[in-house]
Parts: sequence; structure tokens; C-alpha cells
Amino acid sequence: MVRDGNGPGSGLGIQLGYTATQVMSERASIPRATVKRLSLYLRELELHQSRGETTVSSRTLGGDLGITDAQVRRDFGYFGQFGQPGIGYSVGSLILRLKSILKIDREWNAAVFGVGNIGRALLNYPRFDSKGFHIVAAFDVDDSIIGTSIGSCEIYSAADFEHHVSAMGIEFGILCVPMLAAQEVADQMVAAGLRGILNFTPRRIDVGDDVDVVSVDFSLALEQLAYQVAMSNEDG
Amino acid sequence: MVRDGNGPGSGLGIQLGYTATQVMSERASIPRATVKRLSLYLRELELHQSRGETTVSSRTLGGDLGITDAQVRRDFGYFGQFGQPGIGYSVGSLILRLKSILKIDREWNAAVFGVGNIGRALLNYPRFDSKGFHIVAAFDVDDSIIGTSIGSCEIYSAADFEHHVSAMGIEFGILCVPMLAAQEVADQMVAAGLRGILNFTPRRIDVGDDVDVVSVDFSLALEQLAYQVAMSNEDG
DNA sequence: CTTTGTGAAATTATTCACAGCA
DNA sequence: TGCTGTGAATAATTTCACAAAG
Repeated sequence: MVRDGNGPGSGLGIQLGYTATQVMSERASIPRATVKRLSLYLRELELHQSRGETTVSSRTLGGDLGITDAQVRRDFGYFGQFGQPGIGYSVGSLILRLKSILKIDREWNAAVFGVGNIGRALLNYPRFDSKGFHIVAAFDVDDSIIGTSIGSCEIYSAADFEHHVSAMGIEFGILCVPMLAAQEVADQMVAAGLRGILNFTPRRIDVGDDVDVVSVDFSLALEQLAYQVAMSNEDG
Repeated sequence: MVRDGNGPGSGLGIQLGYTATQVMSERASIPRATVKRLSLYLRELELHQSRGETTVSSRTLGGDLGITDAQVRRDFGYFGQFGQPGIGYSVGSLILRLKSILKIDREWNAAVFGVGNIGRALLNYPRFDSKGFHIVAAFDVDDSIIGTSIGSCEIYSAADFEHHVSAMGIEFGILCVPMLAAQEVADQMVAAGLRGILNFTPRRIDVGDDVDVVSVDFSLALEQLAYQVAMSNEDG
């Protein structure tokens, strides 16, 4: 982002310990690696909360996740001071803070695009709703299922999903169409004004800068597992 | 051994007071960050191959994935020299090499544990088979589905899966049981001698050092998406 | 005692930049 | 020209280690 150009006449004060490139925003942003862990912390903290525990230490939380206590403290340090020395962190307030950071202290409306095996499974996945992600509609091209419902969710024709997206305030699309239709449907989703796409197809999809994509590829996960297993064989 | 693709070598806290001598391992191992990209390269290369292209440059491949060409070359550099200056990389031989590295130049047998919505969807997921991951059995506790088949895959009673695991040479387990049963079933999977677990439950599972786990958590993915979308809102 | 918060160090990952080859 | 392969530089991330606080 900020590139230390070192132009011809820049004449940076090299003798100083500080680099001269602190022109950007002052609120330090949270490192990507940390953000990926925040969801894991949250999931674990809710487990502690369900067991009635009110405080937790960085060592405990780190042990749960297989990371060091220092890592946990460093991560939390990016967004303030919460812990009490000698005690640990308050489970309840940490949960609230994490939800606020992750922007899940609100509700999000989502829709499933493509009601095949995976789409159907996700429509029946109760965890989304309890996490504040409400699947309020599903879309497909198959006339034989259009008009039917899965749970409390009606399946609409893909032809007119643009109307439903705005009418229902749908912000996320969950892409479960066949691989070959992925890009085409993604284009339509973008055109309809969706802000984020959760992509379950094994295809990278191209979207503009206004839309975010997170992909879940089952085969990729299995490949990583195969590699890990094979490596453990060699090492141990 | 490695857990969840998170954190460093997740093992016990080996605390060396001093790192006086730096004993380097003979064969340099491939960085974790690189391994995670290898699957992506492979997926993209197969796309190029299906279009009849025989060579591809690091710039093209990087552009596909949104990373720099230098990154691509550095990644490939970890396991030899393949490219031809002025030309690029041979798509075919690069695919073969990546499959060999990822240990998917062979077949793996897997079984689904828990035939609910997600388990059923995965049993019908054709991509696993074409990638060399063969789901050869499914297990459940529901008497009403035991004995039936999904596709070419029979559903057996969870009670005697240990026998089937060894008889069928099953190495991977795909864990799709309800959250509360996750750890218990995982324990049984480990006891049955499985080498790897693909965990679709929203619970961290504890396994010994002999078993690897890769987790897929749909809610976690949505949370990451929510964060990204909200951040894009602020920044731009 | 335990635990947090954080500079400093260490490690890991990415990018730059260019020699050398086709 | 277009491209790879790779040292060197830079950036990002993790760990160490310890003062301060409950």
C-alpha cells in the first residue's frame, strides 16, 4: 500500500530509528492473521460461557486452540485492554467485544443461490440463524422446485431474484450452483447489489472491488488433509 | 499432528531457554503458506489444461489467483526448477508435480460419519471421486437409514464401523455428526485407526498426535465475510 | 503465586530487482 | 522481447521475556 518510494530527492533520515512513512491512517488496523483467529476465539469463548465460566486466561484459551498465550494476548491487544492481571479476561465482555469487531453484533440477511445438495444442506443448517445470519430466500432455475419451501424459506425463480434481493434487504449470497454456472450467477449477484458472496463452488469467481468473496472448497480441504497426513507419516 | 491449519507447530510448548545452535534440517520443508497455495495453483492449472493451454507464466497464474508473479515463482522454487525462461511452465508436468507434492497422485478411501444434511450432500459431491478421494462407506446411528444406500455408498451402523474401516482400507473420516457428538465420534474414529479427519462440526476436536484434522466451519466463513464487507464499507 | 500488556527479538512470508536464458 | 530463478530487502507475524498488577 504505502510504498517507500525512495525517490531521487527524498533524503530520508536514515540515522533515525523511525521510518518516514507514517502518513496513513492512525487507527491501526487489525492484522489479517489476527482476524482469522477472532472467530475461533469467539467460538471457544462461547463454549466456556456455556459451561458457566466467567473468566478465562490467555493460557487456557491458547491451549484450547493450540496457540501460545502470548499470541492470544497480542491479538487482544490490538483492540484495547480487557484483561485483569492475575485473573484473566471476562468471558462475557470479551464475547461482546469480539462480536462488535467482527460486525456480527447485528443481523445479516442472506440468500442461497442454487438449491442442489449443498444449497439444501445449508438451508437446513440451523447455526446460521443462531449466529445472526438469516437465510431469507433461495433461488434456482429448476421449475419443479420453484415455489416450494425448505424450512421457512421459499424457493424463487432465479429469473427475478434481483427484485427479491432489494425487497428483502439481502446482503450476502451463498453460491451453490454448478461449477459451470458459477461466474455467470456471480455476475448477476453483483449486479443485484449484494455485498458479499460465500462461494461453495470450486471455481474462483471474479467480482468487482465492491464485493467481497470468501470461498469454501471441500476438495481443497481434503487435499490439505492428505498432505498433512502424508507428511506426518514421514516425520513421525 | 498439525491441527486445523492454524497456528504454528501446534505441539507442546517446547521451551528452549536458548537457541544456541541452529540445526537446520536437511531437506528444506515447504512453508505452510506455500502448501496452502499449491492446491489453488493445481485447481487453476487444471482449468488452463482444460482450455488446451500447454504452458503458463508465473504472471498469468498469479493474476488468476490475485498474487504476484514473484510469489508464484518463489513457491515453485521450493521443489525444483520447472520453468523455461521466456516460455513459462509446462502445464502438464506442473500438474503432475503438484499432485505428487500434495500426495494426491494416489487414491484415498474415506467414510462419512453422520448422514444428516451435510453428510448427505457430501456423499453426493462428485468432485471428491474425480480427485481421487473415494467415499466408500457412511455410518450413522439412525436405524431407519442403516442399510440403505446413497449413490453407490451403503450406510452402515455406527456400532461396527471399526470393522469396516480396516476391511475397506479407510484412511480419512469426514465428520458430519451433530455438534454434541463430535468429540465422542472423533475418539472412536481415532481408535479405529483413521489417519485424518475432515471436521464439519463447529467444534474443535481433540485427537492424538497420530491423526490430522482439517476443519470446515460454515459459520466461521460467514463471519469472515461479514468482517470483510463491513471493513470495505468503512475504507472505500 | 498468577496473569496481563508490550517492547524487542526472532522467525516467517512476501516483494524487489536483476542476472541469465530462450 | 518475455520469462525464470534467486539473493537481498522488506514486511508481516510470532515468540520471548519481563515489568507491573491482582
